[in-house]
Amino acid sequence: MRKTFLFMDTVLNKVDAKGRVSLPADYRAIVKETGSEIVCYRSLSAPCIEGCLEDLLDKLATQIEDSLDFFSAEQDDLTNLVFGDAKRYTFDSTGRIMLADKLLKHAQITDAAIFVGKGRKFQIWNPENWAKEEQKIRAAALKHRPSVRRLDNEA
Amino acid sequence: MRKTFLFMDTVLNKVDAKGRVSLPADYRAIVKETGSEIVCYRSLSAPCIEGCLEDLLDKLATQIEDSLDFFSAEQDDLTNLVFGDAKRYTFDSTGRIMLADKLLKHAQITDAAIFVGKGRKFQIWNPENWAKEEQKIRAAALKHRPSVRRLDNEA
DNA sequence: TTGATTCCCATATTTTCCCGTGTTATACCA
DNA sequence: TGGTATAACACGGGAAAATATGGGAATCAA
Repeated sequence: MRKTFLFMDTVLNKVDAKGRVSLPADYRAIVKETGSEIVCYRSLSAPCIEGCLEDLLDKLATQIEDSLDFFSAEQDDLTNLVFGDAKRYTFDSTGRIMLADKLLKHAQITDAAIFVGKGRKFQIWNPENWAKEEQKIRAAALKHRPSVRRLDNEA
Repeated sequence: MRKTFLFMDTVLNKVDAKGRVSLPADYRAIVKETGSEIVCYRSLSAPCIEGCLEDLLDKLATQIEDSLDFFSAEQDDLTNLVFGDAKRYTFDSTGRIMLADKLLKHAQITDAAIFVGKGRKFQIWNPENWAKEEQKIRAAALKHRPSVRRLDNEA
């Protein structure tokens, strides 16, 4: 069992008539080795699907419980938003998942989907939308060189 | 055997003439795998039914014991409200539960109910009411991004 | 008995499983 | 180094299983 696992790379896969998509083999390996499951939900900030391991959401659930009052409105809204949208996705014997229509619609995905690694998370985009987004991000990175220290402090 | 048990997703089910509702299959799986039971009660803060595993209420009981004075009025009220209202709901062989009228009335549920995952808990709403509530929460989340983003990054 | 609750069966739909095939990637050998 | 054998992968399609949901019979209580 390896100690570190990161969702990486960018993989383009087809979405078949039944709505099935192959989860990239590397991602499947992570699921198997961690014994966790993939969870997907609509990104709050972009027209894409976001995914991570269930472990991560479990950690989030614990954090919310610990940091907010059991009956607080804040906790209510936050958990509704996060967990109401998320769903476990187990892949079949050939490595495919079936994404909910709600998610596909949000990401404008029809017949193809592109998986983009983000470390502990990953995103699933409509390929054309991702192409534009990547350009934008790279251009911005050239102007404002990203600060690792800043990100490090926040996390 | 998985390690994490989170109520997730949003699923719409019918309430039949006898008052029966299918508990989402994912929720049933959690009950089976944990060996605990589903407990439901009227939400203290919203017109909906709230549910969780009996284990969680046990944890809540411990928290109340630890955090409030044994004879405090506050504790009295809280325990009355929660435990006086809560009830165990076991599902039949086809996976359905029969919610008490008291709960259905509180949530204005008649012929359809929507289950909303909240991590350790879940809620059951009248579908139209939930649609409005979700819009409200999402709109608020987009305005006040920081708190969500902060938790999101921490996890 | 009347009303309510539980249990069981039937069915349409959705989801999952499984097999076959072509393609790509990896390993191996001369 | 070039070429071939082997394995892994993506993906189409049909079969099998699971799920939601309606209805009836059996059980129980007031």
